[in-house]
Amino acid sequence: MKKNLQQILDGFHIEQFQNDLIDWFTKEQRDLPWRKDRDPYKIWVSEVMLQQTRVDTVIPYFHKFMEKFPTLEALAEADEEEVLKAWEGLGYYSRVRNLHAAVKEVKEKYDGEVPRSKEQFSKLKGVGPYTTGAVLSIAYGIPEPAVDGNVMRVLSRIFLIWDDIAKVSTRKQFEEIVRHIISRENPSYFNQALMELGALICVPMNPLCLLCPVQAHCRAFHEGVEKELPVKTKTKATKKVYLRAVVLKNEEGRILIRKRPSEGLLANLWEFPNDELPLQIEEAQAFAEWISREHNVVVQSLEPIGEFEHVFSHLIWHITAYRGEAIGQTSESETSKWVTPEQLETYAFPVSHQRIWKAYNE
DNA sequence: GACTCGTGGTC
DNA sequence: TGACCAAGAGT
Repeated sequence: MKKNLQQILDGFHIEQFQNDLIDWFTKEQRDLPWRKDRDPYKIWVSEVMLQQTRVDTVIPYFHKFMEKFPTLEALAEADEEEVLKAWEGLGYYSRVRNLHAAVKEVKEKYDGEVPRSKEQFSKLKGVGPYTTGAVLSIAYGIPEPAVDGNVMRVLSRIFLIWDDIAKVSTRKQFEEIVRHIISRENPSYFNQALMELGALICVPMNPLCLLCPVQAHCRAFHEGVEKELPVKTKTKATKKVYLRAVVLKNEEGRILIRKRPSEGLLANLWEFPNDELPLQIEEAQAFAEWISREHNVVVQSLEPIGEFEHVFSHLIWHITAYRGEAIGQTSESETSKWVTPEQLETYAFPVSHQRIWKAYNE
């Protein structure tokens, strides 16, 4: 049941809250690589990398990315294959394809300058409500809400909001609240402080309320229910998919790789040839025939490497991997190539197939 | 509104 | 150890 804004903000000391929060952030903020300056491009890249991804995971990727693509122009002009390779292992690969497309658009349409206009910036690919608010407030000091999971957790506790944070309508309610309590003097620090508080103090399981700079403002703490917030519906169970894959080597020592479709799971990444097992039968003979048919080769030998299990957000792959040797026709195309082991390292693979490659070489 | 889209860490 | 989580966006 939604409370109205009046009800939520009644008796809340906005100015004091802003001061307590920003003072804390000024003293306690972490030293992170994207906080060195206010380059909108760097802020933008960091925000995209941080979507659904931990800070510790992002840091090394951010350094590598900035080394390879130091400016917006550098990224805009970069080869797509190279950009995807720089994202390898980070997950949610559509993020980087959208970012690449967006940066190209900024280069062409806006002379390489990240737009300050909310309307223009939020139209770019991969730029949603959160990223819009985050980049505009942090890079340009524009008072726009940046409501992520941290902010919803923090504010649901402070204002005792029991709505399901998995719903879009709830996020919009939080944006409305932030519009009313955001600091006009320092929107950048205000937004970052809310997120930093969620990351360091107002954490999901056991919040450190005794160390909280805004404890006096927190209704959940006052009522002792901080651990029961926020409310979030559970995700459904994951489905299991059985695959068989082959690392196939030809007479020249080249390996057969194949490009995944441009949409869907792991789009545009490369992988070893594989198919789904209709039944749970693992017959090497049947697989050899499939490989021959599918890739127009003669399979000389085929032996198992091992079993690999990989968990995604909504499904599980169970891969039975083989090593094989082939002779005969070597058909190549845009989406199917024979590469040397050295060349193979320059293509972006899903983590599951990286593991297969590692096992193959042991 | 519900579902898709990765990965590694945590309790 | 399995469920849940972590700075969301697109369809």
